[in-house]
Amino acid sequence: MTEEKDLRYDPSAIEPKWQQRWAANAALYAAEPAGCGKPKYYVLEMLPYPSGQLHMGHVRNYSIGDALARHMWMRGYNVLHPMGWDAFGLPAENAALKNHTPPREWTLANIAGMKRQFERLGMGFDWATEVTTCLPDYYRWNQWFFLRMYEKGLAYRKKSKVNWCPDCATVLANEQVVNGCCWRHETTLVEQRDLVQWFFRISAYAQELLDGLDKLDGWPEKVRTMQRNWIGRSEGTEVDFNVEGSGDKIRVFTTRVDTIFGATSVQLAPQHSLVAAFTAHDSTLKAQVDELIEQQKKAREAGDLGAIEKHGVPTGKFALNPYNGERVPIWVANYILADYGTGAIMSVPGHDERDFEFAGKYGLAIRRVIAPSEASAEEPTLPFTSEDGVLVNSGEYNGLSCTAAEKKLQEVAVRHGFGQATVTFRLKDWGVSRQRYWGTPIPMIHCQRDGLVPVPDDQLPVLLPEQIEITQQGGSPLGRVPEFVNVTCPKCGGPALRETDTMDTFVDSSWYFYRYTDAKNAMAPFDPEVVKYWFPIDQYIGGVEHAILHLIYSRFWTRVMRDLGLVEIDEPVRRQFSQGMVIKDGAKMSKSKGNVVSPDDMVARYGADATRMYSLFAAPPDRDLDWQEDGVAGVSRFLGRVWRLVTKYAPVARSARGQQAEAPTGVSLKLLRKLHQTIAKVTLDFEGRWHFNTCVAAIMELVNDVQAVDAQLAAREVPAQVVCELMRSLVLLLAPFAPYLAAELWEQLGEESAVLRAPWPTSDPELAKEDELEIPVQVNGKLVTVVRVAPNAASEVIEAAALAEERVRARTAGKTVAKVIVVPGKLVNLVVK
RNA sequence: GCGAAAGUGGCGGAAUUGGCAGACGCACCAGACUUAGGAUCUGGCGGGGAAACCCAUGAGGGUUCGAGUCCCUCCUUUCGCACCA
Repeated sequence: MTEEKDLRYDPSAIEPKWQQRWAANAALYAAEPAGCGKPKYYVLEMLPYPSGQLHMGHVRNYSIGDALARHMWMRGYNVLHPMGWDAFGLPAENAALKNHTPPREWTLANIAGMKRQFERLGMGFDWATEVTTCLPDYYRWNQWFFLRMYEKGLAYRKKSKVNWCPDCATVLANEQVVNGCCWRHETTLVEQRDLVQWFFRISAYAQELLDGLDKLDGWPEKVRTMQRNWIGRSEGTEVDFNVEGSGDKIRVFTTRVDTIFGATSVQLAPQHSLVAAFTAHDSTLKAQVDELIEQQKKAREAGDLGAIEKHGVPTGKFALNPYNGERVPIWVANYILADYGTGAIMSVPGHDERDFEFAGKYGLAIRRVIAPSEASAEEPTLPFTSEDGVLVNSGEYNGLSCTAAEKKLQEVAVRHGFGQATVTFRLKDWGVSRQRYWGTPIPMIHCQRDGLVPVPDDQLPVLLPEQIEITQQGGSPLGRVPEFVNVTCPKCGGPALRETDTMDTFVDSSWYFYRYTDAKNAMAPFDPEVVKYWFPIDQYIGGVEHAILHLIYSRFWTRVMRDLGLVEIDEPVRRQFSQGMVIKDGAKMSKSKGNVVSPDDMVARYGADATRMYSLFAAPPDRDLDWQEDGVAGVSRFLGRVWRLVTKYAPVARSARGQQAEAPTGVSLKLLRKLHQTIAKVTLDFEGRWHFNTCVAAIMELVNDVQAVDAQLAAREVPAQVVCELMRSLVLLLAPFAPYLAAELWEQLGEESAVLRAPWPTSDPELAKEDELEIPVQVNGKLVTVVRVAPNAASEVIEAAALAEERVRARTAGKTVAKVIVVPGKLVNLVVK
C-alpha cells in the first residue's frame, strides 16, 4: 500500500517542497555581479501588467524564457533572468471606482498574488532585481529622464490634434490607435481633439530607427517590416506654388516632381491653414469644406480612410506652377491628409491613380508628361505611374529620364528658392501626456511669471498623492488635489501650479530592463558600468502585439540614453522572439467567449511542470497554440513515467556514481546511442530554431526506448554505470522544461547540489553514431524495400545490396536498369525501363 | 488592393539540406492486470483492397531519378499595411 503510493508521481507533493526550498535560497536564480568574469547571458521576457491573474499567454511566454534561462545556467553562463511589473495604468483607476480600493493598494495586492503564481509555476526569476514601475524609486527616474529630455529639446509641449479615447478619458499616442479605435477599447472610436500636450521628439530619430532595423538580424522579419511601415520614410520634393493675386504660397510635397508639368490643380487638405482664409468671407465654401471634414471623420471612424469616396470643391483661386508659370485651380479635397507632408499636393492626373480618379470625376485636365522609356508602338493608357520613363510636354526638360529630371528640377527649385528635396516620415512625435491619475507625474511647473519651469532634480521624485478620490469627473484627477497642484515656483518662489498630466505607461516600459541590472540604485537610474556588462539583452521574448509600440519606444529610449552619455549601444535587444498566441477552440481566450483556461486550475490538476511542459510541447513557440486539456494530461502521464522509471532505478544509479563505464555493447550501446542522439537534438534546438515541441518529443522517444527494455534493466543486464548515465542525463535534459521533477529526481539520484548548477550534458558523436543504416530502396521513385548497410558503406556496396534484394529483383525482372542513383547514407533509386 | 506567414490523419503537430510522409502526443479500438484508477502495461490506429498492391501533404500544372519541401497559376485562413502624395 505505502509502496504503491510512493511509486505514484504526485506533483502536489513534490512541487511545493521545492518551491519552499527555492524561496529560501534566493541565490539559486540570482545573477552574479557584473565583475564576476563569467560570460553573461541576459534573457528577458516582457513584464506583465499586474491585472491580478496570470493567463495562459503569460505561462507560455515565461515557460519559453525560463527554459532558455535554465539551459544557459546549465551551460555555465552568468544569467540575468529578471521580472517586474508594468504597474501604472488605467485598470487600477477603474478598480478604484468600482470597489473603492486605492489604486496603489489594488495594484500591490495584485502583484503579490501574481508573484505567488509565478513562484508556484516554478519560474526562476531573480527577485532581488524586481522592478515595480508604480513605486517612487522607479518612477522618479522617469521624471529624471523627462527633465533630461526637456533640457535637450526632446520633450516639448504643443497644441495639436490628438487622439482622445472617451472610455479612457485621456489622450492616446498614435501607436495606441488601432483601426481608428482605442487599443484597449477595441470598439471605442477615438476622437480628434485640439489639446496642449507633452510630446517626445521620436521623429528626430526616425531615420536612425529605420536604419537600425537593417542590423537587427536577430529580430523577426515581421516585426522589422511592421516598424518600417510605421516609420514610413518617403523621399520627395517640396515645391512652393504662389497663390495668384496674393503673397500666399502653397507648399506641396510630392515624390514625383518629375511629373510637375502635368499638374493640373493644387489640392489642399480641408484643415490646411489657407483654407480658413479662403472660407473666411465665403460661407458657401465654408459649408462645403466642413462637409469634406465630416466625410474624413466618418471614414476615420469607420477605420478605413482608404475607402473614402473622393470629394472636392474648387476655391475659385488659382496657383502658379513655379517651373512654367502655368495657372492651375486650387481645390480642397477630402483625400488630402492634413498631417502628412505639407497637407497640400499638386494633382497630376496623368500619372497618379488617385488624382486620375479625382480629375475624371470633376472634369479636370489630364495631361501626359511621361512616356515609357522603351519606345513601344502604342502609348500605355493613363494614368501611367511607372518611373521608368522620359519626360514629354515638359518644356526644356523633355527627354530627361524620370530620375534625372527629378534631380534637375530639385536643383532648379533650390537655385530659385521655391523648393528642395526633402524626406517625410509617417512617424510622428510620441504624445506622452495622459489626463489620468495612476501614472508618473510630469515634473513640470507652470509659473505665471516664469512660464514653464522644470522641477529641480533635488526635488524629485514628484510624488503621486496617495489620498485621492477617484471619480468619473472629467479632467486630470490630479487637478483636484490642491496640495499637489499648488506649489511655489522653483525660480521666483512665487505661487505656481504643478503640471497635472501624467506620463503614458509606455514610458515606464521603455527602459525598465536597464533598471533590472541595478535595481536598487538610489543615485542614478543605473550604473553605466553595470549596464555595459549586461547589455545588449541577449534574448527578448514577448508577444507580437508590441511590435510597433513598446519595441519602437524602447529603441528610441536607448538612443536618447546614448546621446545623454549613459549607454554606449544603439540597440537594446540583440535577439527578439515573438511567441504565438494561446487559443482555444479556434479563438483567442477571452472572457466574452467563455473559453478562458486558468493557469491555477491547470497547476492544481496536473502540476506546474505538466502545465509548462505542455505549453512548450503543443506547438513550436512562434506558432499559435491550441490549448487542449487532454494534451496536458498526456504530458502529465509522461512525467509520471519518467518519475517511475528514475525512482525505480535510482538505487542502481546511485551505486555506480562516479564510476567509469566499460565500452558498452548490446542493449547498453543501443540505449547510450539513443541518449547521445537525444542530447544532440535537444542541444541543437536550444542553439538554433527553438522547436521545443520536438525536444520534448525526442525526450519522450528516449524514455520509450528505455522502458521497452525494462525487463533487461530489471534483470541487471545493463551495467549500473550505464543506468547511472542514462538516468542522470535524462533528468538534466528535462531540467529546463520540468524544473520541479528534475530537482526532485536529481536529489533521488544522490546529488546534493542543484540540478541547475549541473553541467548540461554533451553528446559524444562516436556514441551517437549508428553502426548500421537502413537505406530505402526505390524503383522508379517508389519505395520497394530497405537494405541494412554500414554507415560508411561505399556506393557500390549499397548498390549491390539493393540489387540483391528479392523484391527489387521482382520489380526489375525483364527490364533494363537504365540508371542507379545512390545517395550514400540516404537512399538508392533504380530507374528501370 | 499590396506584403508576409500558413494549409499534412478524427485532433495538436513531425519530417532542420530535394531522399522511407505522418515522429511525439491526444482521441479512439482491442487486450492484460486490478484492492475500479482521471491508474498502469501490451498491441492497433491516413484512405482503398482479401492480398499483391494502389491512392494520399488545399487545387491544378511544371522541374527532377525522386517534391510536403523548388517553380508557375489558383483557392482558403491568419496577420500586417492601405488615398502617406
